[in-house]
Amino acid sequence: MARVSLKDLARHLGVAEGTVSRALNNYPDISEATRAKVRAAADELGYRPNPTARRLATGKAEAVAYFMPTSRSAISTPFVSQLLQGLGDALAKRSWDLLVVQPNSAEEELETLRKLVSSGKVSGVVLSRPAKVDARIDFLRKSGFPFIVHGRAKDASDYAWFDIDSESAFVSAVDHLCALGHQRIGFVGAPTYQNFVQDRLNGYKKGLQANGLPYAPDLVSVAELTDEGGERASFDLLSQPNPPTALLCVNDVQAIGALAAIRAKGLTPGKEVSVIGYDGIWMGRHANPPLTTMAQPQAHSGRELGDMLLSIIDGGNPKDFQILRQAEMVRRKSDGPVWVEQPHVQKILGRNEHE
Amino acid sequence: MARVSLKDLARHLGVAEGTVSRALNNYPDISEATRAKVRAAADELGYRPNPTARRLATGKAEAVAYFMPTSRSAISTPFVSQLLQGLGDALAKRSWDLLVVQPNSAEEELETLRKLVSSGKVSGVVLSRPAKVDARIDFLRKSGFPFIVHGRAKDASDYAWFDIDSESAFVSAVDHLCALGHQRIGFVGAPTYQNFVQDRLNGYKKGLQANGLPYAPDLVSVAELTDEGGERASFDLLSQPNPPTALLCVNDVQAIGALAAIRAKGLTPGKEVSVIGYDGIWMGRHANPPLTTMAQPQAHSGRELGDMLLSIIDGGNPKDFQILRQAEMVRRKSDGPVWVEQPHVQKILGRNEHE
DNA sequence: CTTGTCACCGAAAGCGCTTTCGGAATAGCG
DNA sequence: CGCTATTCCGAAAGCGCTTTCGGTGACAAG
Repeated sequence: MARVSLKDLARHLGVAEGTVSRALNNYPDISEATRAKVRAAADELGYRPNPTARRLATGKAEAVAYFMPTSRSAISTPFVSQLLQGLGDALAKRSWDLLVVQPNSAEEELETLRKLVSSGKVSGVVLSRPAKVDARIDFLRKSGFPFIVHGRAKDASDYAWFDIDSESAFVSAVDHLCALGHQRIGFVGAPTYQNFVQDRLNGYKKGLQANGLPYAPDLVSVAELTDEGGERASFDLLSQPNPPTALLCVNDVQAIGALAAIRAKGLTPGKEVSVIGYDGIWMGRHANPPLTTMAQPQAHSGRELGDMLLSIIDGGNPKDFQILRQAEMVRRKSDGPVWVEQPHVQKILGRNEHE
Repeated sequence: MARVSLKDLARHLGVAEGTVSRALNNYPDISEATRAKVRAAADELGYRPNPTARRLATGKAEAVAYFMPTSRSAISTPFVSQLLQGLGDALAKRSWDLLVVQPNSAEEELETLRKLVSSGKVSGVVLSRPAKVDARIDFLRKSGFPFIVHGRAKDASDYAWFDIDSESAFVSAVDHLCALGHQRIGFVGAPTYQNFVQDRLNGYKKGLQANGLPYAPDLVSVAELTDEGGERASFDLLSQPNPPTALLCVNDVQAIGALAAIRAKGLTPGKEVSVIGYDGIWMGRHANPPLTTMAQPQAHSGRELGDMLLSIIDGGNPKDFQILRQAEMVRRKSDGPVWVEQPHVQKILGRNEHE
């Protein structure tokens, strides 16, 4: 079971170590004959190069890191698992390694990243959930170190990213609600240092404008990105003298909280008050009522992120790697025509479930 | 910004490289005076040893791997994120690295693991979701390579693991249902190659026995570990001539499917039919109705796994590291007294919500 | 003053690979 | 057949660290 080293292999073949190395690495100055011989012996003896030694000699890390988002929101982020899986797939093609690194705290975030970059342990980094202006991105951009972001910061012009166009998703959501007759649409959101929150808020505003509705600051409420947060924010909105008839939520988790708030108000979500979420989390369909949402396609985002990062490490221009995907509405039971007392009005505006 | 190497530092100090190295690594044969000098110079120049070179020289990987479970179930496993975070915390104390590796397919699982172990990239492995008899564990056990398992295989005597006692959790769940008057308790489960499924089924059986109830094979239904799976299995159970009055589900995801099945049958979950899940996933409280479940304490499982693995790598005996935690019932609205037509019976047996 | 004993450090040999450089053998050319 | 151009491989120098080994100087003991 003892590992066979390059030296062993060379001795076994009666050639120099360098020759074996070059043969295995497809150098042009090795004859086909010996290359074949070396290859044969290599997998006969089960030779596997020592990655550490290789890394030291070449100076290449053959690994990338996923930089964990600091969990400001208590919700454990289930998307991480999928993302890692995709990244792993992408890296597997070169048999590179995937490191997971996380800062001890939000304050040490930058320091951790700096250390990581200068450690030489990895040749690229992927970041998640950028802040509106994100120190990590600034640092990486300046340093010239290869990286890619899952999401976008406010200024996303000159680096690589993969994102879902949540802004236009929210525009469509507003359109949809307006088409159902809603005039007072609330936005339950979160602090906007996370850029995706800002994006969605922008979409909300644009949507209102496009439909000739005024933007009323008292219709947007801010809370944590949790179910309780969504519930609280929604409850506040609904407690106003002239409450909204529909709630657009920054994500599904909050939307599910919103449903609870509506019920707590003695109203029926999907009837008296519509709610639309964003994300397309699995649980949405089991909410009460099943949640209408803007679902983001994130099946292969990890894979795509990985491929892009590899291309950048290979020398590609980061600006050439910016992908924006569209979300898609999956309509369930939490939205409906604006509520009026006369029941016949409801028959005018249809509802359907497609999934 | 150029990295300063040990050589640079040595030259700067006018001493030999070896001296610097030993000083920094607290060798006893270095005087306090020069040790201090070296340390000072080191962090003045911002010296950070090159981990790759260090690994090569010492032969120690200073890293462990989390071996991803192959996703047989489509549900992305949200616990992975938490677990990685905990592992990362544990490793951070030594500033070791955390690798995530995944096999390309279930078939290549063993081969991937074998390669990982022999690559020298890591000095320990953590596994998740063992099968009843798990080839990965057998291999690792034989090889003597340090590892720890999140969960247990059937025979868990001679290796390290961290698990939740789901068997006794299911016993308690049965007890609970019996106390509510249920006599026909269904088990909605999954194929038992995953050992935790077997454990829970065992708990179910033991619970029945303890309560003097017969084990009826037609009351257990097997399906995938998804919501649809749970729904299908539950629907089948409820379609029997003499259907169960309560459903015990192997996990919360299936339980949520069970709720849907009950509603599809025109019945009210928590009233006509009780259901209890297992896991304590966050979404349970927003199910319709809120799900009663056996919640497992997994807050720091990653951390504990990491610490244990490190101890084993340090030479500890794996058998000394076996931790079994207890799950705890969190009662919500999906369970209740067995349904009978006379309403007064229900008042006898109480219900409450504590969370 | 000599010898032995430590405390301390320099020198050097790796760790297992890559990669440059130069030289021997062969081929191509007139 | 002599000379240059190729082809192919061996030798050796790293990569940046660790660790053993041996040696120097100081100091105590005799």
